[in-house]
Amino acid sequence: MPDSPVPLDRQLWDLVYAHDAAWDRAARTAGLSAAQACLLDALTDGGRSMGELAELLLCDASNVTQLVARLEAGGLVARRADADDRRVKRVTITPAGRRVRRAVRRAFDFADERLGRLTEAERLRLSGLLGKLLAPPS
Amino acid sequence: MPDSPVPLDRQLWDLVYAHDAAWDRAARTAGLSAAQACLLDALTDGGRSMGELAELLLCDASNVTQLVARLEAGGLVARRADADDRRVKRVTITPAGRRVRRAVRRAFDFADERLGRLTEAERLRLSGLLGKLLAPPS
DNA sequence: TATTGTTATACTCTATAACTATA
DNA sequence: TATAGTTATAGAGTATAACAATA
Repeated sequence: MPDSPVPLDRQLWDLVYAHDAAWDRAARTAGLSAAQACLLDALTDGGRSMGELAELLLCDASNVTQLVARLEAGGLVARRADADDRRVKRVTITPAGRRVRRAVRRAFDFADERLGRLTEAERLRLSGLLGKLLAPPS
Repeated sequence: MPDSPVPLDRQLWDLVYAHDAAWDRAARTAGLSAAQACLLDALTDGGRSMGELAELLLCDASNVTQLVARLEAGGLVARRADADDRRVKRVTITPAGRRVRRAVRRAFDFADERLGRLTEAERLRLSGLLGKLLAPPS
């Protein structure tokens, strides 16, 4: 007899958990929390303001202050006042921060290891289906 | 010109976030944290021991003690010593807990609202693809 | 006055270590 | 002795409200 099929929403839960857990593990192997790794991952070459980071990370600005403070204490990011608008602080990644970020991204093998199992055609199909799931509610 | 395609792993991140955020919102509308809602969601009619809950929720037993304490303070669960092995505590859901749990599940509209957009054929395809992604690493 | 960011504070989640009660 | 659970404690993530500096 066939195995009872796993309901689709249960599969989605499992996917969410697997993806999340892979990121958490990757962050921890580099000595970061998942949230700190997200912040580091969100930095661009020009740096980002605290407000931009709050928006990207979908959290309060006061939270960003704390996350940045911890990363700064570890020497992974630097904070300096913007030249044009001195209210704005720009957060930039340090050379040490780049090394750690590379390590996190390399350790986050979900995309490589799991997505690598799909053929190109399957990827396209998955992409189309995810697009429908992610479309904003009508 | 076509929109530049969204990378598949970015789509996955978005899905993870959307799914997670939907659960978080559902829990909060019922006055619970996401973790508390997960615990409530994991309870069965016969109740579960603290240890079982720790295993299901993938966290330490001391954490379960705190989560249960908060839910118990709100009258949503009850804790009683097991008759056979008095070291074991069985956590059961109260009538009020059932009402709250129903509210959370109803508010968690992800499955209904997002998955409802797919045709049966698309669901089957998605299920197959998720199965490949979720298969344990070879 | 409005905006950017910080500080003070509080709550929750989470884990570790030491402890109690029971087996 | 071993197991189930609790307590004490600590660190991190998160938010709200009050505040400082700058525009």
